[in-house]
Amino acid sequence: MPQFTINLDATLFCGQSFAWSKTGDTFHAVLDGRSVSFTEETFSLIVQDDAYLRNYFDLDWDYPKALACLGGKDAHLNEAINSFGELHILNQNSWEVLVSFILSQNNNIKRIEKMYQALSERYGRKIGQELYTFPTAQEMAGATEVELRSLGMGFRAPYLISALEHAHLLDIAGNLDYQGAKELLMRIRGVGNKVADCILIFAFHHMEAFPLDTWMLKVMKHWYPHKDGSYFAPYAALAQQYLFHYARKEGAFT
DNA sequence: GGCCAGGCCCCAG
DNA sequence: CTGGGGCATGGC
Repeated sequence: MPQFTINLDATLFCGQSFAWSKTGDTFHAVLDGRSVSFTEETFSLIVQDDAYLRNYFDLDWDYPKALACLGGKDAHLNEAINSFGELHILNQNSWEVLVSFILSQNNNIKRIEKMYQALSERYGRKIGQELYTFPTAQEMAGATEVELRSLGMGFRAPYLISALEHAHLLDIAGNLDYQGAKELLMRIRGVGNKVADCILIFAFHHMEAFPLDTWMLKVMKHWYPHKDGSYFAPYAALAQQYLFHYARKEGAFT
């Protein structure tokens, strides 16, 4: 059986997905309606003959090649890569990513996870004790702004309504290049430059995306003055995720 | 208890 | 095009 070198802790808890939890040494999530759980030891067995999971975990992309390129650029990237090993970019359900990163704006990760769970319990399907699927756009179709506000979505409620009205754009965006897809996604209210870039990475694997949140603005200011995402080409998205996670975990700039 | 959070919209200059 | 206020809510 092939052994994979993916760092599961870094990959699942670096802020690209809000679906995962870990109890003891068991990772767990509900992915596209299906409960998935494993440990470090059982991961290889679980994904071995599962095309969906192999794609979800991005197991066939050439990480060693990309990391050799990025690691040779400078000390900050080199340290982040040495610290995390292979942090993979997940290939997630695009509707889930769209909703998740609408929720993310002016918010903190703990509360994003709670809001994600609130949507699952209200609009998703119950598939076990305390276990719910994340709702599809079809399942959320009847939601109203008042209802979403009562669930604690706050000022993001009307953005979620707009996302529901434009959910069909995701199918089109999936077949476009980076720029074309970005322009399409930004027609949704509440999807600006940064949220669009997150969707383009975490749902559509566009490596030229380079989202600048509050943490990455600090990273660029202190570590990469006078540089921008093009410095990390053609792996800007991957570099961004390493630096974002590294800066947060190390408590840099605080 | 005030500041901040994986921002965006809107409006003024 | 750029800058700054407002926005819901809760974590810390």
